[in-house]
Amino acid sequence: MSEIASVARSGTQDRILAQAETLFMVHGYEATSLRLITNGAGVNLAAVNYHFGSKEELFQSVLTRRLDPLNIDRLKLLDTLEAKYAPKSVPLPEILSAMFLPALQLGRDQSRGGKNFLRLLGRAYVDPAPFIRNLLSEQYAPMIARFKAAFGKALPHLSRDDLTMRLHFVMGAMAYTLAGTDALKLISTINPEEPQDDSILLRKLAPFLTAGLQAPATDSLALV
Amino acid sequence: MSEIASVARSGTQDRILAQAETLFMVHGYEATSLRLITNGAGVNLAAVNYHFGSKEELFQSVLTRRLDPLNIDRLKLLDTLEAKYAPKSVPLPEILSAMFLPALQLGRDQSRGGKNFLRLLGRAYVDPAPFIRNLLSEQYAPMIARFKAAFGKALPHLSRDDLTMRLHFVMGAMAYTLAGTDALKLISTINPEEPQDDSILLRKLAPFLTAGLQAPATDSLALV
DNA sequence: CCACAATTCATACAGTCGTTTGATTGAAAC
DNA sequence: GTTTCAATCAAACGACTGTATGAATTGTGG
Repeated sequence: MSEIASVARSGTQDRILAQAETLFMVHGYEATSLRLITNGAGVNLAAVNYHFGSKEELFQSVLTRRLDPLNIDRLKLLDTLEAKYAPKSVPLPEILSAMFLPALQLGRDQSRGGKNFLRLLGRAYVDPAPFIRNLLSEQYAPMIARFKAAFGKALPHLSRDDLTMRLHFVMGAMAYTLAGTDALKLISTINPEEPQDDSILLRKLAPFLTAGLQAPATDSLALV
Repeated sequence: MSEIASVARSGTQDRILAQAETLFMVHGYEATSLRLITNGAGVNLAAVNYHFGSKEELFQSVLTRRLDPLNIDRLKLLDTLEAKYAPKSVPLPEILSAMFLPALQLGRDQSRGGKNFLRLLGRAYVDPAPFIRNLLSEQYAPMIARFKAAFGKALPHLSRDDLTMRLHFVMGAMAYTLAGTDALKLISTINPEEPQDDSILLRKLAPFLTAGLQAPATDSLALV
């Protein structure tokens, strides 16, 4: 009770979360100091430890407040699809859409974090800090397991190991796409003054991944 | 002259480079302190600034001493392939092999950095630090441009923008594969006590990317 | 053997880090 | 109107950061 009331009473926690989300996204976890966050949010330095306990717990709050609803949306969509096609397997593009569409919607909805959070998520996914890796595996594990089962059903010709690896590639391409708008400049000749709509990237990613997942399981570099 | 002599005379620089390579890989750039490096290398703290100038320049040295030869190997291989197939385009799997085979060889050659360096490279590729991004784009730009041209020739049905995006996905899947052996545990049921040969991952990646690159250019999620 | 230059060393610098403390504020609760 | 407690505040904590300094040491060319 007191918790809900206190959140409603004061905007301090939300201001911290918003500022932390942006700064963690831009500079990464290690390079973002609490003073940078609290100054930007216009709150006292001690507010972070008072409201969240520690910097790590703040990061966890930043991540889970967006990620939990996102993964719930994904699983709901997958539930619907599996009910629709049962007992047959859900077609591959539709499984992928269950992963991407909720992320796309979140990316367009500033009130749920928008592009900022998507980029933060992509970077968190490759951050070396152990507590971030543990955090993500706890957050992602149930969703991944469900999707892995669905992918496996749609791709029966793949061995268990091949399926695991290909999902790894899928997650990688996705995380990298989410994380690196600036990395795109590396291979792009597109005018950087006219920034790409991030949703285009995600929409273009689906056909790429669909084809990759459906590839024959041969080991084309066995010659090495 | 004095530079070459000094490198040969003392193992200090090499000990620093080796230790820095490992620690940057494990903890990332920001979370790795110079004291951690110098203690692990058994050298004095001031040795880093004396030999390399600064922490950033040390990181640059760690990266380029491996990356420069790697990219040279890749471009040599591409040269050979283009000469072999000219004036026709090099087949897609062979272009990919020109990117992967040198990395695979490096990953197996401990004297050139081995798996440690591949993981470091993958993580550097998604590090938010601006100087690392600049460093990589300078190091990668010429190679990427050459490969982009080769890919474009092999995939004439793709628009310039589609090609750019798909290369972005290729780089992402590759960087992520290189960086995250531990991330694999997230979706893997493979016994972690018996670690995968990293080269398997890279070999499995090629068919996946080949199929993805060859996918039709339709926008399968236009319904959103 | 000596002189010179390269390297290593212990130590200190000026900051920044995440976290803690104890006082002060403000607004409900009785 | 007083009690009560959550919230905010300035200030400081000890530990750690990258870097700089000047002396001590080392190895080498004359």
